This record gives sequence, C-alpha cells and structure tokens, in this order.
Amino acid sequence: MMRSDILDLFEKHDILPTQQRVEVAQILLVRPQHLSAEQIIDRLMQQGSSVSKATVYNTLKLFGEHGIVKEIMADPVRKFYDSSTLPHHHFYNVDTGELHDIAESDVSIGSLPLLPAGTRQESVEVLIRVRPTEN
Amino acid sequence: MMRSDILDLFEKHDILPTQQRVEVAQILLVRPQHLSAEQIIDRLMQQGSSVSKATVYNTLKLFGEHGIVKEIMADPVRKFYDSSTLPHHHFYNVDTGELHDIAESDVSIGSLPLLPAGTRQESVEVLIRVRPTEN
DNA sequence: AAAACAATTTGGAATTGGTCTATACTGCAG
DNA sequence: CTGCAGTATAGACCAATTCCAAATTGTTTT
Ligand SMILES: [Mn+2]
Ligand SMILES: [Mn+2]
Ligand SMILES: [Zn+2]
Ligand SMILES: [Zn+2]
Repeated sequence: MMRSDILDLFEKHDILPTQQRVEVAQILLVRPQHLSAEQIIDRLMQQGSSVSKATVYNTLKLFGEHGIVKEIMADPVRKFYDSSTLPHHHFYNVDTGELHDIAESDVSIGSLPLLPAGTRQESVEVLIRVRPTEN
Repeated sequence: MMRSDILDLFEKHDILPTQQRVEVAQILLVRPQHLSAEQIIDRLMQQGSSVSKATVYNTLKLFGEHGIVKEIMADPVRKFYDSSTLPHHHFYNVDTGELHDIAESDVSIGSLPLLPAGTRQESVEVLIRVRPTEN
C-alpha cells in the first residue's frame, strides 16, 4: 500500500489526512504485519519524524474504529496492530512473542454454538499457541 | 473441588501446600470460572484473610506453570485465570468483559495448517468476540 | 535447643502499556 | 484578520503486574 492508496483509504473513511496519520499509516499499512504501538513509535523516531506517543495511540485507536487495522491480544502485556483486516487467524510463538498469519481458508470451523442471549457475533478468531521445539 | 482435592492436587504437582496457596486455590478452583487477580484478592479480603498481592500473583503464576489454571488473554487490560484446564473455547463480551465457556465439542475445527518450522503446538483456542445487540 | 539453611511471604517501590488533560497549533469560514 | 473546530502534544496520571530486599516460616545440622 502506497501513499496515494492511503490517501484514498482515508478519504473513503472521512479521515482527515494529517501529516501524523499518514506517517503512522505509512509504517503500519505498507505490508501485512503485526506491530505494537511501541514498535511504531520507534520506527517513527528512527526516520527522524517526531509524532507524539499520544498521537500514535489516538491514531491507532481511530484506525481500529474504522476497521483499517485490527487489534490483536495474544500477548499479555501489549496489543498488536494488524494491518490485515480480512478475517484470518494466528500462530503465536509464546517464547518469541511473534505472530504469524493463518489464512482463513486454512482453518475450517464446522459448527458453532448458539451465541449468549442478547449478543451478536463480532468475530471468530483462532489462536494457535506454539513454542520452539526443545532439542 | 474441595479442600482435600486441592491438597491431593498440590501433592501430585509437588507444590508445598502453604496456607496462602490453599486459600487462593479454594477461591479459584471451586468451580469452573474466570477470575482476574484482583477479583481473587477482593474475595480474600472479604473473607478476612490477608494474603498479599505479591503472593497472589506468585501463586497464580505457579499454578499456571503447573497447568492447574489457564491464563486467558481476551481483555487487553487484565489476565483472567480459568479454573478449567481441559481444552475449550470462549465467548468474550467486549462490552461487559465477561467470558463464557464453549465446550470443545461444540466447535469442530477441520483442517489446521502446518506449524511454523521448529515449533510445536501448545494449544488451539477459539475466541468468539460478541457484543450486546443494540436496540 | 541453637544455628544454619531453604522456601515462601510481604510491603512497597518500580515498571510498563496505555489514557487523560490542559494547552498549543492548524486550517478554514466569516 | 478573528473565531472556531479539529488535532497534536508533553507530561501527568493510572492500573495491572513484576521486582526487590527484608521478614517469616519450616526444616536440617550441629
Ligand atoms: Mn494477522
Ligand atoms: Mn473457560
Ligand atoms: Zn470508516
Ligand atoms: Zn505440576
């Protein structure tokens, strides 16, 4: 995803394309990946740009609300932000903390139980926890 | 699960049955449930017992390492400790933060993808995010 | 029993990811 | 210009969890 795509995406969602939002998007949305807020802040620093922590969090939250990124909670200590928003699943390496995608089509879920009364389903996510083979 | 069961369980796992560990176990392991560390601390307080916060966390971590309880990360801000350790799945109500069990047999997972090289599978968990129907 | 030792518990400080707040900046409409 | 809405910012704040060094408990040695 390149700059013009990002601007189009923002326009489609009525998101004002501020300098800071574009910069965050250019880091996160370039490829399918899973970054924590801090990783994004670090990369911004590295490239000399100084977007504030508060703005990064505001922006990620905004993107999340518009479904432009997906929040992933696999690690107990931090959220990851996923640039792939289509339904899919994940491997989570509990040792390294790495996340890897699993295509939705690679997991077939047969039946699903009835939802609790008064609720509607928002997502179904499969998380396969793995750890390095010891030996 | 009653007191003697807890003591047996501890013995099986070579866990020294200290006063504090037994008290924590008696709160969490009595029934299938999902409690946060703070909920456990609150209940200890209520019943007059004063186990320190540090010990509660130490104990929950110990139980987790022995597979006596399972840590669940569905809520971004806190862990939940699940007294059911057999494989099963969850509904997570994103509005209320409540977790509800889904029997393993209620979800049939067909195929699973190849694991990343050099890793072994630890668990497969399905999390169905739900929210109250608005209207 | 006293001393030594290991395991556990403890209060409180420290850490950490994230949010809040009050102020400042930006771009535009009147 | 001036006013206003929307944003950005630094830094204070917060809540969950971990860390630490000292105190307690229980168990061996002398
Ligand atoms: Mn992904
Ligand atoms: Mn459960
Ligand atoms: Zn949108
Ligand atoms: Zn064990």
